[in-house]
Formats: sequence, C-alpha cells, structure tokens
Amino acid sequence: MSANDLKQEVTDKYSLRGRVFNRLREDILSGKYEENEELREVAIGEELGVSRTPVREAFRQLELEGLIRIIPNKGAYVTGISEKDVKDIYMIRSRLEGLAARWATEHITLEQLEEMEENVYLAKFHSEKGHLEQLAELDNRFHEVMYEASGSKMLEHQLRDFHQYVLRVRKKTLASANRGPQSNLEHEQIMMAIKEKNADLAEQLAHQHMINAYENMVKNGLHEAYSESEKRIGE
Amino acid sequence: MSANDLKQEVTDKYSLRGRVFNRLREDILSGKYEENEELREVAIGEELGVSRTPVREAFRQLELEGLIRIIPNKGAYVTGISEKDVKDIYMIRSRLEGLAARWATEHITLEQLEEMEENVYLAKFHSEKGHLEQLAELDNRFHEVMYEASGSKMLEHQLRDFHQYVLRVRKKTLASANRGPQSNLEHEQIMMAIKEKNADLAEQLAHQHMINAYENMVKNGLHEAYSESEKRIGE
DNA sequence: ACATGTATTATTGTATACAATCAAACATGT
DNA sequence: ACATGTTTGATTGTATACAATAATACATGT
Repeated sequence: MSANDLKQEVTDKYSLRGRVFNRLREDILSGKYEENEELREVAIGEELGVSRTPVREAFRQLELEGLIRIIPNKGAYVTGISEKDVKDIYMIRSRLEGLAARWATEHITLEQLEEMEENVYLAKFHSEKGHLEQLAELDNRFHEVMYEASGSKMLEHQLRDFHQYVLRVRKKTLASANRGPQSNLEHEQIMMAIKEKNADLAEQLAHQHMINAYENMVKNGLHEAYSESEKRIGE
Repeated sequence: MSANDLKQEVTDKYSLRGRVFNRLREDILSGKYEENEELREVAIGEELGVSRTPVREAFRQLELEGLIRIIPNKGAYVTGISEKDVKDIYMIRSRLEGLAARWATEHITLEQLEEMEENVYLAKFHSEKGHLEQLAELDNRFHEVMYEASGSKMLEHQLRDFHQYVLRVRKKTLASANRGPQSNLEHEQIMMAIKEKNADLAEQLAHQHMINAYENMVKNGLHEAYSESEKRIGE
C-alpha cells in the first residue's frame, strides 16, 4: 500500500454506510437539502431503508467533509457557504493550481501533453461554434489532466476537494459563457508553458487563470447569475 | 451561524466518540501505533473503557483525516507517510503559508501584530540561551498567530491539517539543527513585511520560509522519521 | 504431498434496546 | 403578564445482540 493517498476517498461504495454517505453528499451538493436544514437520523434511515448506525457513521464523515455540522446532543445541520468562503476557496485553489502546473511541467507524460494539446484545439473549435456544453466538459478535463500530470495524489486530492465545494455554489455563482474564449486562451498559454518546460511561467499562468475565473464570476454577480446548465464555464 | 467554518474541527471533546477520536489521533501522531498496524475495535474499546460504537465512529473520522485506512470487512490500519508525501505537503504548505502571510498583512489586528513582535523577540532570547523547548513552542505559535491573523477559517483549517501530518515526521528537526536562529530571522522578516503592509513581500518570504524548513529537514536526514518499508516501496 | 472443500474462529457490519440530553409545552407562584 | 420550575416527548449517545464476511485451521480425496 502506498502511503500516497494520505487523505482517503470513501472507497466503500457498497456498504450501507458508504451508500448513505454518497447519497447524502449528492443530495447536499445538489441542493436537495436547504442550508441549515436539520438532518434526523431516523428520517434519513427510513428513507434509505437502513438503521441509524450506518446513518450516524455517514454523518461523522460528512461532518469532517464539511458538508454538515453536528452539534452534540442536538442535531446535524447542512452547512452553508458564504461569499467569503467562495473567495477563500478560489484564492487557495489559485495557489494550488499554480503548484499543479509547476509539477505537471516536471512530470507530464507525452500522452498527457498530447491530451492537453488536443483539449485546447477542440475547445477552440467548440468555442467558435458556441457549443457551451462541450466547452464546459473540456474545461473540466483540462484541469483534471493537469492534476494527474502533477504526479501528486496529495495535491490532486486537495484540488478535487475544493472543487467539490465550488460545485455547491454553482447555482449561485455561475460564470458567464463569454469567458469561454478567454479561458481557453489561458489554457493554451498554460499548456505551452508546460510544453516548453517553463515551470515558473506555468505556475504563474495557472495561478492567474484561477484568479481571473473568480473575478469574472464576481463581475457577473455572485447572487443572480443562474443557469440551467450543469456545467460551469471558464475556470 | 457563519458558514465560515466549512471544514469542521472535532468540537465534541466530551462525548466518548470525541475522546476516542482525540486519543487515537494523539497516539497515532505520537507514534504509539506502528505504521500499518491494525487497530481492532474491541481492543481499542476495552482500552478506553467504551463499547464499539463510539470507536467505530471515531474510526470513520480518522479515516477521512487520513490517519488510518479502513478496508471494508477487514480492518483499520495506520497509514504511513512516504518521503514524497512529506515533500508534497511542504510544498503545498509553502504556497498556503504564503497566502496566509498575504492575508495576515491585510487583516492583522494590533494585538496579533504585537504578539508576533513579542514572539520574535522572545525567540531571539531563547535562541541565544539555547532553550530548544521554548524555541519550538514559539515557532509553532508564530505560525498559529499568522493563521489566525489571516482571517480565513478555511485556510486556517487547511494549514492546521497539514501541520498535523508534519508533526509525525518533524519531531526533532528544529531542535537538532542550528536552524533555530535562521528560522527566527525569517520570522522577523515576515513579521516586518506584514507590519509594513507589504503583502507581496510577506507572501514571498513566508513561501520561502517553508521551503527552507523543508530543505533543512532533508539535509538533516528525513530518513529516520519514517519506516524502511515505505522507503523501499516509495522512491 | 497436494489441492480442494469445509468447519471454526475472529472481526467487522448492522439493527435495536436503552440511557442521556435537550427543547417545548405546561403548570405554578408572584 | 412574567419568570421559574416541571413534565413530557423527541432526538441523540452508547451498549449490546445478531448477521455477514474473511482468514485460518482442519479434513478429505486423490
């Protein structure tokens, strides 16, 4: 066993606890439960057809994931995310994305680099055609590839963790589609820096890329910008 | 309730589960349990005089904290930390410490700044006297104050999390080496940058401070801090 | 001796019973 | 009306009983 996966994923998908955990996480992230809504053990248990034990264990994990807050002898409440939290997350991510870009420069494989190039190329095409759906998908994938290329499970896990929180506010905080072209241009610059083995530049560009994404988001209003689309644009 | 504490601490110190959690965490971090050692629910329960239920719940949390790894239907095993993990953690921390320094520059209160100044001053004294114990304590506190001054519970939690892992390998690195004076000098520079409201410089210095700490640690032989098996498997 | 199938045992996973705690409704005295 | 004490019900916290699973030892046939 490598000690690389220091922070563990919840691997136990098929135990009742695992199922409860994943289901609750999904429901919280999707917004099924309101902010500050109280989750009762028996109610959740009955809904999923299990006893309190696996529900409680899932609660303990969700608490550490930050999705709920447990007040001793009182109850479990869905946590909210403030605008400051969102800003903090983006700023933290900006640093870590920068680090990921640096490490990617050092560790990227030929296959990964080619996927990045193809990603940028395809994104340019879809951007011109106005295919927002595909564009969002490619955007996500670009970052995923970079995380993988960083060669650090540790960092990868951190970034995925933060990404999860951002997903929660995607309804409140959806970036506008017109960031697409600019975002893709930034991807291309990051990719080029990685390709040319310029780690300093890659880190700086990836860092700025995230800050731009955040500022664009703020500019478009943290509150009202709503959209049907499941995907965010322009990270 | 502020949504600021997105990632929760384990606040429930007085429930049996909380006690088990804190005790186990302490024992793992202190090295009482070997790497890959199996933790059995009943054994732990009997040792602490509680039933399996609170032990199991504590296990679930420790799993997410990354201190143990739970294999379904099999057991719970203390996770190890590889040399690469340590490096990754330090590099990630370097970025986040930098960010903390930047935000501290923006949000620090007069009281916090004064504690920093006093800290540096005291550390200089103890350094000259060779009081390693106090020096280590002041070092920890310096960073704690900076985290608090950052005004971001989010970042604070992240850094504490990482700090915890580092504790498992650090132990005597600061004490043994003559890094004390140099480290304190760097603290002073960071403090001055914060005081002068030079956020860019503060970030840069705090960033470099962490990298220096890591390189010093490596120079003094990280090898004793982790197990042979991990070294062979890892790089 | 070896492979394979079958108890045996230890351990985890889950359900449930009971205790402790909290909050709201109610009652009481002023 | 108000404050305070008390009862009641709901909910969480913990212990324990039982089921499922995995590893080991054992037995059996070849």
